[in-house]
Amino acid sequence: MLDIKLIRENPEEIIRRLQTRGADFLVIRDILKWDEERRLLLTEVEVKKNFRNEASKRIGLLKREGRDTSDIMREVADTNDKIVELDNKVAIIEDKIQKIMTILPNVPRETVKVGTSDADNREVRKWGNPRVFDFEPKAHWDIGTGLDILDFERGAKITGARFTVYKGAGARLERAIINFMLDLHTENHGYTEMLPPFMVNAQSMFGTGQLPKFEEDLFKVTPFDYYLVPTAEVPVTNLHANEILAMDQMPVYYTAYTPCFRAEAGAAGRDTRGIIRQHQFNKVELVKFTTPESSYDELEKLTNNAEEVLRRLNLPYRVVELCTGDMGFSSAMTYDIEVWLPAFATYREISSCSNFEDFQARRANIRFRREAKGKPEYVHTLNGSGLAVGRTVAAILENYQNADGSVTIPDALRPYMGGLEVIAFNKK
RNA sequence: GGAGGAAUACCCAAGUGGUUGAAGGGACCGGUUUCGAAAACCGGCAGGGGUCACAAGCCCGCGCGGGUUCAAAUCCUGCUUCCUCCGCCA
Repeated sequence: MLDIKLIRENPEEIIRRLQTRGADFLVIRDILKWDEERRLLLTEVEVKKNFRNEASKRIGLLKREGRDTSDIMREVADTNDKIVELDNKVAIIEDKIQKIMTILPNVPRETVKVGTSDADNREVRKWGNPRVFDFEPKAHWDIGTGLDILDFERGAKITGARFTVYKGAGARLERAIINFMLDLHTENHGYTEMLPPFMVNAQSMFGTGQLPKFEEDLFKVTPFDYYLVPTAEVPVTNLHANEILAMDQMPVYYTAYTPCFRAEAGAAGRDTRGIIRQHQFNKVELVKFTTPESSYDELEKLTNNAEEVLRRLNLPYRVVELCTGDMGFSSAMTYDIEVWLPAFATYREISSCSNFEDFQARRANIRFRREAKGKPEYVHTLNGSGLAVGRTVAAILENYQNADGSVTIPDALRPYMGGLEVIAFNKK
C-alpha cells in the first residue's frame, strides 16, 4: 500500500512513476479529491463528537445533583443523528479510497530502468560458463523419465496437469537440495529457519499483496477461508504483522522451506513440459525485515546469498535487474537470478529477489522502533527465492547429464545423497 | 465436535453504565542522592487518525466486529484466540 500522505504531497510525481509500469493511474487524482472530502467530513464530525462527550459528562454531573437533564439529552440525541449521518459518509468515502489504494502497485525505485517487458531487463552480471557438450544434451523431462525418477503421467493421473511425481533418487535429490539450501542459509548466511503453515488466511494474502487483486492465481481451500501458500513469502512476512519490532532485533533474517501452490492462471501453453512450471513446487525462501536506510544493501546481500547456492552447485547463472514493466505488483526493485538450461540453450528464472520497501509493511502493519520511546516506523521487507527447488533439479539434470543418460551429482549435494555420485537408471 | 472459563497498556493487575474519557505495582526512561552503584525519593511511560510545525487542543482507543444508551472496559450480540474437562485422532 502506498502512503496517502506521499500521494497528497506529490500526486503527479507518483502518477508519473507508476505509469512506468504500463497503465495510466489517473485514478490517483480521484483519490486526492476523495481524501480532501474525507478530511473535511472528519473535522466536522469530530467537533460534534466533542460536543457529545462534553455534554454526556455534564449530564452525569447534573444527574448526581438531581437536576433535570431532558433538554440537554434531547440536544445530544439530535447531534447523534448528525454524527451517524456523517460517520456513514466518511465510511463510504474511506471504502472508496481503500478499494483503489489496495490495487495500486508499488512505486518503482527511481533508479529502476523504465521498460515494458522482460526484453528491457538489464543484465547485471554473469557467473560460470555454460558447459560445452560433446553430445546432444537432453531436456530434463527426458532425462528424468529415462532415469525413472520423474513420473509426469502418474502425476497427471492422480491429480492433473502440472503435477509431477518424483521417484527414488529423484525424490531424494529434491529433499537433498532443500536440506542443502536450508543448511547453507542458516549456518553460513545468518538466517533463522522457520517452518510455517502451508495455508494462510485472506488477511495474510492481503498483507503481502496477493489479495485482493490476484485471487485467480491462488488455490483456495473451500469451504474454509484459507489459501494454499503461493510462496513462503506470505506466511513468513506476515509473521510480524501488527507487530512493532525492537531495534536490537533488526535486521530479521528468516529462511523457510515450503511447497508453493500456484494456479498459473494465464500460463496455458507455456512450459507445458517438464517441471519448470508446476501447480505445486518446492522452494526455500529468504525473508528480511530491515530499516529503510539499509534495505538496498540488504537486497544485494540477499541476492548474493541466493547466488551462493548456484555457485556451490557450479551451475552457470546470470543476474538481471527487472525493468519497471516486468516487476511484480508489490516490488520496488527486483533482481531475477537465471540459471543456464542447456536443453533450452537459455537462462531461466530460478530466483526472484525483491525489495518491497514499506509497501508490504503498510499492508501488514509491520513496524519497528529505533529507540525505546521513539515513534514506530514501517520496516522494509525483502524476500527472494533461495532457490526454487524444482527448477534446481531441472538445472542439475540438464547441466550434469552424461552421454549414457545418467546424471552426476554435484559435489556439494553428495553428503545429502548418502554419498551417491551418479544417478543411473534403476528399474526399482 | 460437546461443556465450562478467560481476554484490560511491555508484564502483573483493579475496575459491572457517569469525579476511571483506564487505579495500583513491576519493568523501562529521566532526575535527586552517591566517589560510583544499589536502595530511597521525584517525574515520565500504549498506540493511531485529523487540523498542523511529527506543538497544544480535539477525535478514536480496554481481543475483533456490530448493537443498546445522552453516556459503555462495564449491558446485549456475532466472531477470534487461549485455558480446563469430555469425545475423536497423526
